Amino acid sequence: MKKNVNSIAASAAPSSPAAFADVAVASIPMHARPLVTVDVVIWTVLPRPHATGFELQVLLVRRPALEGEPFPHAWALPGGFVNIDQDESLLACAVRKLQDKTGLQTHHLEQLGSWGNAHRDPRGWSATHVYMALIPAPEAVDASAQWHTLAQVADTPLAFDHRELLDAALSRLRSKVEYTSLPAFLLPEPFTLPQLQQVYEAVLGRELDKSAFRKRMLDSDFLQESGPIEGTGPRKPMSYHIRNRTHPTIFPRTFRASEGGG
Amino acid sequence: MKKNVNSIAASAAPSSPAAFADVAVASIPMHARPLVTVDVVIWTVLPRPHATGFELQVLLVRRPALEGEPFPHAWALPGGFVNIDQDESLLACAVRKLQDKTGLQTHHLEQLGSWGNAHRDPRGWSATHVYMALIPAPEAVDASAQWHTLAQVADTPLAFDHRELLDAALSRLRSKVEYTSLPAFLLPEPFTLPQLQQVYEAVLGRELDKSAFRKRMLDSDFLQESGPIEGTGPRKPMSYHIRNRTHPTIFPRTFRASEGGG
DNA sequence: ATAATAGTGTCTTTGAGACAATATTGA
DNA sequence: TCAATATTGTCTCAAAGACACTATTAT
Repeated sequence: MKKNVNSIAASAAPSSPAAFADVAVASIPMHARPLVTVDVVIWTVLPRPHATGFELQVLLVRRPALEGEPFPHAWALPGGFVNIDQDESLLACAVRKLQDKTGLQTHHLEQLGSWGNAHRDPRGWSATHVYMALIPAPEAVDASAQWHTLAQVADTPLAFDHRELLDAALSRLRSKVEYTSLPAFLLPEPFTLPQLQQVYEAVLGRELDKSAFRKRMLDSDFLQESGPIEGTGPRKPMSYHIRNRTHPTIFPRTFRASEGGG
Repeated sequence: MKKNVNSIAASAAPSSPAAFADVAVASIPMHARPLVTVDVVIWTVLPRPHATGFELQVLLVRRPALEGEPFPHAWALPGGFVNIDQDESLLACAVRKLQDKTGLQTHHLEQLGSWGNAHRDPRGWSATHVYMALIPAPEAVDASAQWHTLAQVADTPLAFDHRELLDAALSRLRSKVEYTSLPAFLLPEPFTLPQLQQVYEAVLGRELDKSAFRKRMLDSDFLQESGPIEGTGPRKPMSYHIRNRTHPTIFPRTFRASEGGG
């Protein structure tokens, strides 16, 4: 006869003291619980130095070098343990970490997924909940944090499995950029269509056709005109605001649909 | 001065005994850890009784009615606590639960995301990692489990926040069905194109154009002919196998791209 | 032959890609 | 006027939608 999955725990041999919950309830597992953390992949774009266009950047923090801390001094994604006394939910925990590092509150934040196994943290079985944030570059970031380009991060060892988490975030970002207005969340408003196209190109790592790009953006009606603005050349471009910041717009096709790509 | 997020835990007031990890490490949080569970949304299709076509079904299990168990006797998604002695990873835990309930091992299983907050489980702060499986209807399922149609589940109270998890899974499933070959994983092989179209229609809840459907399926080349087979009418339809079961095929456009939909 | 299901062909539509042409404005 | 950027227009193409048409086979 099969056991009910919810009581398997109770039949396992206790491997550590049982009294680690505030309330003793029969159905709570007797064995040790995983470590639970939240990590946030924070993206922005910064102007490319000595050149035109933008460059995609990710925010990393230095791991502390204290006794017992794994990966001392290594670069890592901002994150840390869920504090069940302080954090009402996983999302609230991610919002708190974003706020801690960037001072920003109300920007695009979505969950990427969770990674959990016995080996990713030397301190024990650990599960992390990964969120991805898209923000306009803030004036300053926390002293422990620093923006990194993809080229820089490729040359940098990262703590834990954060390389894998970052790769997954980049993959998700690029995939969504093919058919949504997400990159608009990386720019301060108002912005121009040439700027927005440069952001798309920075994220995708390839150039886009100007005419097709403008048709897509304007036809989908997610932008609101905000008057001419100073551009990078003599002719003043139109500037735009995002009509609805709560959700990105979904376009009916991907770029380069004919070449396939997920 | 801002605290490092990874040591916030150490500065919080301990609310329960500290010695609940096998190894005492300075950087491990002193407060209680969340409960960690895995839930699996298992989808299949079954022939519609007294009618043509298929109906989408989700597998639910009865909650135990033991002392201290929340939501006694309610229907719930299959799942339970992660056992760090038994489960190497979250995915392995989901595979185990799928195997327990259906006897199936090697089918499409993807992570949906995680849900965690202070209130979803009366036993304490809890985070669940939700997976979604697509399987051909098995001969039999575990005695505690039962298939439910969407109509049935709409009339059924579900344990915890499982209604929300199920809604998210349905939403993800429908969204992916618009542009991938995922529904093929719901049928036993070999199957016919009319059958596959009926599955698409069952999941999407609307009819599709036969000609456009067949063009899409055959042009994308993810099916391999497997000889004529007995169909539901006098003319014998061609049957097909899936060329590559490891990944669904991604189509270049969604169905009804012009109507937008996410 | 007929009915019922399986499968194909043709025309239209939508929206992207290529790329040329036009518009604006400071120097 | 010229250079540099911004914006628009035209033609092509891929793939979906509508819907009519042909093919196969048990009765």
